Amino acid sequence: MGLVDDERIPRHPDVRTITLQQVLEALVDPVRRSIVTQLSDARADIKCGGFDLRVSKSTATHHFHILREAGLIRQYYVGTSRMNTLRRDEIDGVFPGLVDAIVNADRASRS
Amino acid sequence: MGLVDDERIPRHPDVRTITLQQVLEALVDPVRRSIVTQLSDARADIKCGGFDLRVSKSTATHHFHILREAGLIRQYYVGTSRMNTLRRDEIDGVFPGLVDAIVNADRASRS
DNA sequence: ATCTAAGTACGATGAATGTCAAACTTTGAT
DNA sequence: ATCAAAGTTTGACATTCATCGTACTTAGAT
Repeated sequence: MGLVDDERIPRHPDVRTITLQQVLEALVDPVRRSIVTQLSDARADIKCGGFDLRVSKSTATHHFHILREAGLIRQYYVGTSRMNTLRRDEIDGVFPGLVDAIVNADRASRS
Repeated sequence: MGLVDDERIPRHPDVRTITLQQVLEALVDPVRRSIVTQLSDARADIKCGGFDLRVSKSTATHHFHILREAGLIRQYYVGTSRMNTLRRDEIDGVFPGLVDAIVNADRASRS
């Protein structure tokens, strides 16, 4: 019935523990940067399978894992789907303008 | 006599050929990020040996090479010393706010 | 009760990367 | 003419990383 599942929520790092090193390591990968950019462009949250990615499912899982550990995205289950949100405001509080600059540069690079 | 040597100038990429991917690959390394931050904080250009780095000379050379290839720094010789400048304005033109956000975040991360 | 869709977990693998030491080059000073 | 300082080059090495296929789990639909 499309209800949110609280049991299988993976661990998310507190905002205060987010490091620049991890954020950059996350965003240096084109696939992960694409995920963040697509999230930034979207109005609603996106499930893992809803992204335009050119990698296998297991590889995609790997990338989402790294993005979550870096503190860039928040994940929650809805049925069998895992939804993704960009933690933009939280990261902006720690590293002002960082995500914005990278996302903008990424968008520009793809055109 | 401390004159600038034009002969041994290494190749620098044109601004238009600078890619986000290369810039991020350059700045994801802590040593290279430290170089850029020190350059950003300094008033004058800095020679390779003038940075506070905790790596060997050959490793430092490697890092400067990558920063130059990425288009982040400009290098020129003065005697036996290789001077380094940050190509801030040029990169700002291509990726607005990117260097600033990363340098600011890096400074904050070190304190 | 089955079956399918959506992800995850687990190796395995091949490529890239940061590091250093040693030998070399070049410039400026003695 | 020698010597030292500043970087570079090369080669080696260990580590990390992105990728995939296969097997597995879980939830919802039939």
